[in-house]
Amino acid sequence: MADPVSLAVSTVIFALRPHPSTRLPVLWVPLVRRIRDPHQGKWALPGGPLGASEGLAASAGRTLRETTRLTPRYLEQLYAFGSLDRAPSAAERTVSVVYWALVRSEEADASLESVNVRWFVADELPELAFDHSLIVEYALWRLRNKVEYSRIAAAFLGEAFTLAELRAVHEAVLRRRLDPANFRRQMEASGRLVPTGEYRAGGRHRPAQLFRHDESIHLADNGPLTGL
Amino acid sequence: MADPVSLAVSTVIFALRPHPSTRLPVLWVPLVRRIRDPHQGKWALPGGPLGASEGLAASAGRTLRETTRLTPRYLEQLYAFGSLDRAPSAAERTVSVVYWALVRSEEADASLESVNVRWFVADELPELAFDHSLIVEYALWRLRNKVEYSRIAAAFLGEAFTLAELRAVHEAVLRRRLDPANFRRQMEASGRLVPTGEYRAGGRHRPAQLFRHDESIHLADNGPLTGL
DNA sequence: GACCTTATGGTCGCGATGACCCGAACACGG
DNA sequence: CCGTGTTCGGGTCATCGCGACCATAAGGTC
Repeated sequence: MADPVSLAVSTVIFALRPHPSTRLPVLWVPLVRRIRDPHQGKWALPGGPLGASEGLAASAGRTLRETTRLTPRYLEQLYAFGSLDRAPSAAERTVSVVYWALVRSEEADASLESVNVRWFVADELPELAFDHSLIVEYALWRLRNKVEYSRIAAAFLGEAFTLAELRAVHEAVLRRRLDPANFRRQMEASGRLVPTGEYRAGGRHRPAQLFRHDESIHLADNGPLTGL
Repeated sequence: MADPVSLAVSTVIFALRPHPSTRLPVLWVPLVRRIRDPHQGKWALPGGPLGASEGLAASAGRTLRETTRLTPRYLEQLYAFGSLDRAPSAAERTVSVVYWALVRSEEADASLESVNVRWFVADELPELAFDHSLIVEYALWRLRNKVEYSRIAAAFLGEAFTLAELRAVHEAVLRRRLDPANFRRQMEASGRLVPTGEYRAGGRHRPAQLFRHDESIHLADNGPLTGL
């Protein structure tokens, strides 16, 4: 007897880009337009059925690459959604294992859009297909929580960065201004930053020192699952 | 074409009972002996395939009832495990959505054991089937984290309880003595406790006031998913 | 009634945090 | 080439939460 429940993997992909009106950096999410029922025409999270010979995270990474041509800088499982009422009753019963990912802003600019793939401001989404609106809301909640006690913000930046750049990431994610002096002290106290000794000049102000992250520390501590 | 990946739901069930040697309360977990290959004879988490017309949480609650005859006081999704190598290659590819649950200690004593169902001290488990050892380790990590910032400890207690009883739950979960005065202040500051005005006498000491929990506050704040 | 045990309340020092201040060092404009 | 505006980077200070510790309250036991 065939398994009556099908299994899919979807991914909430976050990138930082300027808001179209305010020009301030905000979170963006790529969505895919559904080309068939149910919910034809609505926007949905990228994803698809789990391949027979790929792991869950591998499947998330694959659909991420297929829709954005990007490589995730951070990838974490979000939740498994399997209520009976998450799709119209006529549709097939599907359990979705959802991941969330962070990609680099500069790379996101270069990524392709099309009629059926488009980036949206994460906090200004249209109504999505299925329960995907709730899923994105939950992913945003997780990201905003996690940025405060881990170093995942590094995933949005390159190898070396100034404290102002790192602070801009935190401010964009948390939608709140942070005091530069206090932010510096917090980062230095965390022990996750390594000063490079180099400085970045160019602005009409004093040059800022460049830092990099201590690579021996994981982006996030997920306890016994950290290695996976 | 039949879905090549099968979907199962397992549950890590925690109860508090005295340790066989020390008599101090510790966490216990019920396990089921596997009666067929792979891993025949080894102990494993209770669970089974997801029914076609039940939600994920409902499936977890059902197997919990089937193995322990108990009703969960708290139930939360832990993680979805789907690596390719989690079962011997000869076996069927299975993705497991794992939940963790808390049940009341007194009820746990009354629950049935059998040759194939047995309770174990959570920190002294034998080697389990599949990746279930890792799963229990992760569930313990989640529980120990969550008990510090939520009121899930209440799930182990009855309607009314003294601060000493609540503290004993925290101490058993965290495996660490807590200062009675500081614990009291922390609980009172959290605003989750409601004094009943009644007192429990009987010990060879001053009677302790009984408290109950503010039912309007969820056992744990899981953000947008709290209601589910 | 002496004494033991736990309940409950208070103090104190420390570390983290947030609000705020200020000199340092660059770019730019005149 | 100097004034001005900017951010950098270092400092102060009040507050808060927490753990360590002390003290008194009020039962039980003998």
